[in-house]
Amino acid sequence: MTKNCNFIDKLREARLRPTKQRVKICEVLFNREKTFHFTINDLAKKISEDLNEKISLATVYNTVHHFEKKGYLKEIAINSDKSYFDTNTSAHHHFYDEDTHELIDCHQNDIDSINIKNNVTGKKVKSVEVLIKVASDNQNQN
Amino acid sequence: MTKNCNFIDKLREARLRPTKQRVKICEVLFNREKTFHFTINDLAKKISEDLNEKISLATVYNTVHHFEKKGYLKEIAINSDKSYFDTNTSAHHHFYDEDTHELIDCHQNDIDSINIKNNVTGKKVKSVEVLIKVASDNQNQN
DNA sequence: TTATACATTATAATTATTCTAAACTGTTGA
DNA sequence: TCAACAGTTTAGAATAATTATAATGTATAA
Repeated sequence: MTKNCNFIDKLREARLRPTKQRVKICEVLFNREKTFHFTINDLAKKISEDLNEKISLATVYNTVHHFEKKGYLKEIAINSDKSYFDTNTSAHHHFYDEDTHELIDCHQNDIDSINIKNNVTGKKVKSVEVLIKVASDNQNQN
Repeated sequence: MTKNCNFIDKLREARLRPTKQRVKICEVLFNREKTFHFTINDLAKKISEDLNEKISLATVYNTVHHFEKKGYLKEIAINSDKSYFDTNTSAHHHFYDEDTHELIDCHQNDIDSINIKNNVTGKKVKSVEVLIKVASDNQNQN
């Protein structure tokens, strides 16, 4: 498996020691074709399912937050009791399906680029996140 | 105070009984010129400061969520451990100052309108929220 | 006014997240 | 290779936001 070596390199790049647990988290997160949207709980569950081994929740939290700081993961702004992360760190936005509580990538050609004409004085724009909430037409909205 | 009468009407419109507590929450929320961005905790604190009286947290939660359902308040999508609400329910977006953790309204003329070209099939767009995170230029971002 | 359905409240329960302190393990330099 | 150290993991405790519960209170319609 050269992939694990890549993960070890990836970890070293981020100045993180390639421990067994971190490599496993990398496998689950980055060994996939499609974008992965997840909460810490999703990830922890997936790890214990896929690998038949438990990693302490604290470690998962630590590692995910390290990855987020290093730019390997993006946190998604959504009003929920949980934090959502995304393995797709490129500039893109999200649809949130209120029926299924599912996050869906919004690709660049799904939306016109956002143009901010007036920024807060003395501040620099660090990120722009768009969340488009959708639901079936007959969804109760009151 | 005709204002309280208005609040009573407002509550009735939402099919909510105009109880003492709900009217007080209305006073704190809607008796102001400027938009009010708050968390439940902010609100509860403001109530006990302004009115020198305590309202049970559970009541504040219930009432705020009722108001949100009725469209009197908007919940703001932001990745935080707390939920933020906004008394300005018109179509507008937000700046989030990462230095001060402050929310600032983004007015219509601050940003070009968002144009969604491809929606999720079979779903209707319920809302579009843009969050622009800003910070001082020298802010550490790694 | 009185019954009733809805509200409020304090408190307990739940859930997400962070902290802690002890045990463990890559890594580095001898 | 190996010891020593700094960084890691871990279970479990602690914290914080939010929701549920159940007893008591109250607005309202008849």
